[in-house]
Amino acid sequence: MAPTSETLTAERILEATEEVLRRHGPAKATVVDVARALGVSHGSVYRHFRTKAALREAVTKRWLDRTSGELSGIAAADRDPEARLRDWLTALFAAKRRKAGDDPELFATYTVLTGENGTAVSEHLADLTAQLTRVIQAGVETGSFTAADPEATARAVFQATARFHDPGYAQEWRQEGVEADFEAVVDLLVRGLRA
Amino acid sequence: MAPTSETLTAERILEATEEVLRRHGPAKATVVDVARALGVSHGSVYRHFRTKAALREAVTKRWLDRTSGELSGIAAADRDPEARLRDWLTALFAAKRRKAGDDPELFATYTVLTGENGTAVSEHLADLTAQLTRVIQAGVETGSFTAADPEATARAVFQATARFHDPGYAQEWRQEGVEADFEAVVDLLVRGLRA
DNA sequence: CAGCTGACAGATTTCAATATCTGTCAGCTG
DNA sequence: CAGCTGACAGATATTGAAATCTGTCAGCTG
Repeated sequence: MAPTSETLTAERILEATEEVLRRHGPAKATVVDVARALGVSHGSVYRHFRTKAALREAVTKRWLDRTSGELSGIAAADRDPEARLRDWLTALFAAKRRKAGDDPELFATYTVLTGENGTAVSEHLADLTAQLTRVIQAGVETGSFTAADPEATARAVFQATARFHDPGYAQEWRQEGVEADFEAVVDLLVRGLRA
Repeated sequence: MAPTSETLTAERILEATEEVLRRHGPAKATVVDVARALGVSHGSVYRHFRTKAALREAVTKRWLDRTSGELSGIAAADRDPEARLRDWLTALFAAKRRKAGDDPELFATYTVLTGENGTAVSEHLADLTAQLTRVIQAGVETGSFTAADPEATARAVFQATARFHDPGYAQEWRQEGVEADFEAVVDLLVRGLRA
């Protein structure tokens, strides 16, 4: 569109790519489209990103980091660990659900990447379980939770709530009654954590 | 192959279909293939099953019922509810994992059907949660479990263990450490159920 | 000379023609 | 006449040729 004659930076490419992905979706978006949107040749894009996969992953990483950021605030808050855990899980579910609804094409990109076992996704998951570990660790310290191995327990909590954050279940998030199901699972897990 | 000249029954068709599915997989298996295997015209198959989807669903139902059967024995056993619950969940995971490994093509058929929201699959899931409800109900009666609404709790337990029985996760069942992850989730859930 | 271009080879996708499949049904057969 | 056949219409899948895309790189440009 507007081939701003500023220097071509990785950042500008990422922005253009996000826009192209939003418009065309992961299946149709091409590197040529991105170059066209920036008013440069596609060779220039390859100067900043070695492959198309790397570009896609960088865009997704940025996008995922926004979610991690929101959540880390909740995880770090100075509050009752149990309430913090509930809020964190609720916020995670809400964030994923919102992204699936508001940005379907970017969400689809993320889903594709999940299936491909991309590094960005593994790191995102590792980051989230690390946040969860900190909350559980805090609970153990205040004596409200019992957990022999907080990291393993965090992984268990994360996996047990997969239905409410794994993109593969996105369709089911629109169904009647998911909220109640979510509450029931969280209640059960919180009870299991209590000292 | 051997066009046995016995009368054509639904049962014989189901057996032939299962064999064809095993050989060709859900994407390539056709009604014509099934008819050929039986030495009849495909019109005859439509005399017993209204559509191809109905045939596929009937085969899957039979296949799923075998799993339900195995599990119902465990659910109904006259034992400590907690041990029963653990055994049941372990058996469910083991059964799904075995099927995914031994019968990849039939398992793929089941996965396709899951995505299509087939009746047979919903019924299978309803059956399994009903079994789970009975175990939890028994635990509540003996006083070892606490659950205000056993059915809702059963659904929560089932959903929390989705990673270990949902066909969408089948690939991950081969990874190192799944067993430990499974144990951690079950431990947490059982603790949450205790009175 | 740092950064960009555009032509290129090989891989992948698209598209339209062709083949096969699903589901129906009039009529054949035992 | 109960049960099966096989021809058929419309839907879906396959195929192979043409178009497009990815990734590279020699050389142009400011």
